[in-house]
Amino acid sequence: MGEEIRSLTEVDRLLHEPSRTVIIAILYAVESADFLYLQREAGLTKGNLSAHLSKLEEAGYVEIEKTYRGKIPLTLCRLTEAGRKAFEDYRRQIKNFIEKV
Amino acid sequence: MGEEIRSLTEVDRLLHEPSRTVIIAILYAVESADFLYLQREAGLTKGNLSAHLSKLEEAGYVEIEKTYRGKIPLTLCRLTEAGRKAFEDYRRQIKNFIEKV
DNA sequence: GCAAACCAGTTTGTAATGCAAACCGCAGAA
DNA sequence: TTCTGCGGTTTGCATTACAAACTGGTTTGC
Repeated sequence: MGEEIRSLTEVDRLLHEPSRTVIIAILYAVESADFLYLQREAGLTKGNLSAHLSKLEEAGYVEIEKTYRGKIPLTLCRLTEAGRKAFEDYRRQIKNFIEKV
Repeated sequence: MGEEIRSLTEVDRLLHEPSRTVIIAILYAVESADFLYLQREAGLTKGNLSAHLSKLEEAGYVEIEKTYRGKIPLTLCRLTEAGRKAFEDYRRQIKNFIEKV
């Protein structure tokens, strides 16, 4: 029993932050989203979304492509393979914990 | 879909910290545990366990009874009704998220 | 033409956090 | 006495998450 419970302390802290879990979960579903879509869908302020995306990019979990829609800046985000795998791992760990307790 | 995902940002941050989740999960199972048992079982240092317990106590999630076993100090911890309910709520939210994504 | 408002984000300021290391009081041994 | 645990608590610090202020550029109103 103990082992199973303690294992929770090893979850990926980057993904264990609810705002980021939500961002990643959205990206996991759609495969590509622009900044504003992500903001609406995740219910975050621009500032916080920006900060969280930077961290996720730094970790290699998301790719950010800065482009334009006409003359307006457009920021496109997608999960990398590493991000995809990290999320699946995270999900499995959490699920395992929930079930075993 | 969106609602279900966003809801994760409303989880109880106190319980969403892995160390504390583990502490509470243990207390949920045993109904009463002393400091050192908890420390071993949760795999925490004394310092961190002490700090986390203080927070949980402050939140009204655990009761801490300081007594003695002979002449040695003994700190007994148990979940309050509020703590029990909070953990059940937390668990339900997490489970719901995991399932819906 | 040019200021004001707006858009899509980024940077900054700050209070709160989690962790490790240092510390504390007490009991028993030497 | 002094020393060595034992059972915790407090302190120091680097990291954080969030909100508010800011930026670079575009469109609108006059």
